Amino acid sequence: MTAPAPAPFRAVYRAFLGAYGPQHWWPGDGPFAVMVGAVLTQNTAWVNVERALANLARAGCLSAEAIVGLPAPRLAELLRPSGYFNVKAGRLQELCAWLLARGGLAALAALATSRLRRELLAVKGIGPETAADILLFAFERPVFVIDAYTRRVFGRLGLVDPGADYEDLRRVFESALGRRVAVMNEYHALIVRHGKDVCRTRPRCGACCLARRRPAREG
DNA sequence: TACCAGGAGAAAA
DNA sequence: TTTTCTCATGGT
Repeated sequence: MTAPAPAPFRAVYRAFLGAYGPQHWWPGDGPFAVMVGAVLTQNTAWVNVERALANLARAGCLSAEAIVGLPAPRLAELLRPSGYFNVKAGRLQELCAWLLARGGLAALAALATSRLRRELLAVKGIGPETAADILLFAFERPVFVIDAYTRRVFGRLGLVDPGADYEDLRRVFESALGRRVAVMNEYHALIVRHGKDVCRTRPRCGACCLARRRPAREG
């Protein structure tokens, strides 16, 4: 896939930031809580993830050691509000077991991004989007997160093929935005915000009206 | 009542 | 290799 011009991607970013302001995703939660949240938010509304995170915190189980040490049914019970609780209990324990086996967060932070990404993807339950979430928001690596909103919004804008391979889409955004972690962080959050506020409630919103110079016509 | 949410893996075709 | 199914709670 040839790299498109970066200007439209930057224009959309400016438009969304102007419309919605900074989204403050995962501010100051710490890398471990971000990793846990990245698993719990799989196909789940964030408000429900927060309930499960609060359960873990109340139970004193917001650490890799505690999560690995919990019986799976007990962990699942704490995760219940986030949905898919049996599945996520297993995934969380896999992730935490890997984290401990690799020597903890500091050891992982010393790895090159490509290596860290490969290892994350080898953990059962960590797919490309969750790995990207963890790399960007927990380890502050310049890895763009592609999700369903990204495909929908930028597909409507005609900037990408919404059915394109995940890696191809990721490279398109990364080449357009440069290696700026703060921009990638904010951009992903803004895309989600726009997708929720506009594209979902107004399926024919005019191909993401905020990003267009002129309103798109219906049809 | 039906649909959606900050996906991923297994099974089936 | 690609598509479909399953996992599940909570809000709208």
